[in-house]
Amino acid sequence: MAQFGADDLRPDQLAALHRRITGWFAETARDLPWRERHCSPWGVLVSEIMLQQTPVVRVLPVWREWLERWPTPAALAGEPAGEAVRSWGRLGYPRRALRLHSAAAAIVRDHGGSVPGNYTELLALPGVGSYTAAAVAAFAFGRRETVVDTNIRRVHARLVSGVALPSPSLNAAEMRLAAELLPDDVGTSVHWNAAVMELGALVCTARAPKCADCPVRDSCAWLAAGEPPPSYVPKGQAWHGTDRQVRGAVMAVLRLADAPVPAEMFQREPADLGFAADGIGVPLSALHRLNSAPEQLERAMAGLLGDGLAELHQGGYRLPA
DNA sequence: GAACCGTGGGG
DNA sequence: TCCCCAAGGTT
Repeated sequence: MAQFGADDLRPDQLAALHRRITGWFAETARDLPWRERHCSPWGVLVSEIMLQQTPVVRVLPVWREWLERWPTPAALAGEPAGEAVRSWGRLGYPRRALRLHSAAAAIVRDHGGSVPGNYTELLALPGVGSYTAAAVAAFAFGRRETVVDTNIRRVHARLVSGVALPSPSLNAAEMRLAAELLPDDVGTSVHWNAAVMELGALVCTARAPKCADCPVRDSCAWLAAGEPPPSYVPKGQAWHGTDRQVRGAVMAVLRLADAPVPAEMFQREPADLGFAADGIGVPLSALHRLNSAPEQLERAMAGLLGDGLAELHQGGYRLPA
């Protein structure tokens, strides 16, 4: 389909976008701990992993606990993976905790305990994909990188391409556009990446964008086009009755337990659970959420074991030691 | 490329 | 209440 690209912007127009959006950022950016000067690259890396698909407000308290407890990659790598999973709390997608633990070990093993500063080495770390590698290189090391996340994609889609939403999945055209929009100056490029991301998070939001507060509303191709609706309907993820729901309930129990949870406890009828909740530190309310078809529970447990999120020990399930 | 992987707050 | 979706990555 024919969309506008950076080719339609004159150099002076592009410079004006850079100036307005970074200026807006300088005035209104949130004070986030991983943005502070003294924050270590490790702190930035931890924040980026936690922020994958998880809102800032929920990440903040967990990030603080993590950095206090594990101020360096070596500190985390020196503890069992299960401790990372447990302290992940309810951030969701607990495989991220596992991968972050593996990444810490790789940093100790391959990089002398210091987070690497270039894109390629970052990309090789477990749980670090193209977005996170670029973000850490830019925000922790001041590199000029083409950072593309869901916020940046949405801002580009509206501001430049004139459509309500970016394509369902990141494509080469979007990467090219982002690269063309990136300021040449290294320092400015870092601010630009952070600023566009912040604009997407606070103003150019997915639902009900606050266009009245937008510093570049008079340059927005989507507004100029009369706010055309999305050309497709994003399909949501199923939840009720899925394996993921069961996995989540199981993990909630394992995080709370201070001893291996007997396998039979996952198979009892809810009314029948009182027998063994004592001694493992798990409230009945958590166990009641496990009420699901035996076949599905078995599938979920097998998945968790296969992912390394749980292990069998003395006839019970526990977080990995 | 599509499917899968958690969680909870806001509209 | 229900649905959307949030600084993605891996298979």
